[in-house]
Amino acid sequence: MPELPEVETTCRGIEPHIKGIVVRSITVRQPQLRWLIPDQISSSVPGQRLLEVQRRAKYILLKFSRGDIIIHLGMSGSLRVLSTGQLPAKHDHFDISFCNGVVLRLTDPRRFGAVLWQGVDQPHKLLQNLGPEPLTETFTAKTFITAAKGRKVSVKQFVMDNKVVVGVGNIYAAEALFAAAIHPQTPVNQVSADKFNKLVAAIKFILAQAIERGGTTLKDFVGGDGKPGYFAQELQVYGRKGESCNACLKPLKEIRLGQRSTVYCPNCQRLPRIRKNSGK
DNA sequence: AAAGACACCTGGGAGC
DNA sequence: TGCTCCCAGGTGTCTT
Repeated sequence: MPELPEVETTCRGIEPHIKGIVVRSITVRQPQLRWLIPDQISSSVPGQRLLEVQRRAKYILLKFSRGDIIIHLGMSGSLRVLSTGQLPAKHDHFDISFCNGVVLRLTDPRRFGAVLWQGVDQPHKLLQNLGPEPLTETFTAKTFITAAKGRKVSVKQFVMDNKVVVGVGNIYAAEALFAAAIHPQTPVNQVSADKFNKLVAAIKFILAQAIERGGTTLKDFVGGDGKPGYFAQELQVYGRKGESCNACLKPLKEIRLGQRSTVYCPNCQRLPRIRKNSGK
């Protein structure tokens, strides 16, 4: 389940093997991912040199002079760096073969991922209207305070909203809310500025830490199994329903918010008293 | 405009 | 052992 740290780790892992190399061919075995892989990729990318690998939100951008291949890993996707001649397995849907013998292979059992194309002067619709990157200075408590005005959604769904801030998925949303001692169900216009400060700090810290740890498994992207490293990190609440809280030892509780399981500590993460005059 | 529901897909685990 | 059922996850889109 690739969250932002894994996508970032993937970008860093693949770039040294393919940057500056010309694409020899494209292989599409299963065009039907979340959306159909556009024919334009097969027709126009071979012969082009990969300029660099970038990330925006959870989208991986392979930059070429005539446009970019956009790859999203969905919930089960992964990219691996292989050498020419390795036989594809059942869910290996898409390959980019480079002139140096490197093959970048997309595996995605559930096919929730995507491979798309954007021309140089036609930015893809999916990349418009995205909020700030969580690990940049443009993302601050003020980002949240401004976006929260007049909204009543739960703070958990709010932090997972791509228009507010990108890259915070279900796992890290739960973890960050625990770290900031905020009840996930708190209506977002009832969250104090102090809590928003703590939440922003928690999101930045947890994501940065996960990327750092993911970085230790970079070698896995070369001929390895491509398994993510970030799950090795200790999760405080996610997936721990019924287990005891690491802070207060009381049992963790699970609720559903926006059709997503949400685990939290009812003792450490309390709902605030209702404030009438919210958001100044 | 905001919020909720639903869709996409497969593998894995639980329950029978 | 083998079957069925349910769930996980990200995020675009449709409905209320």
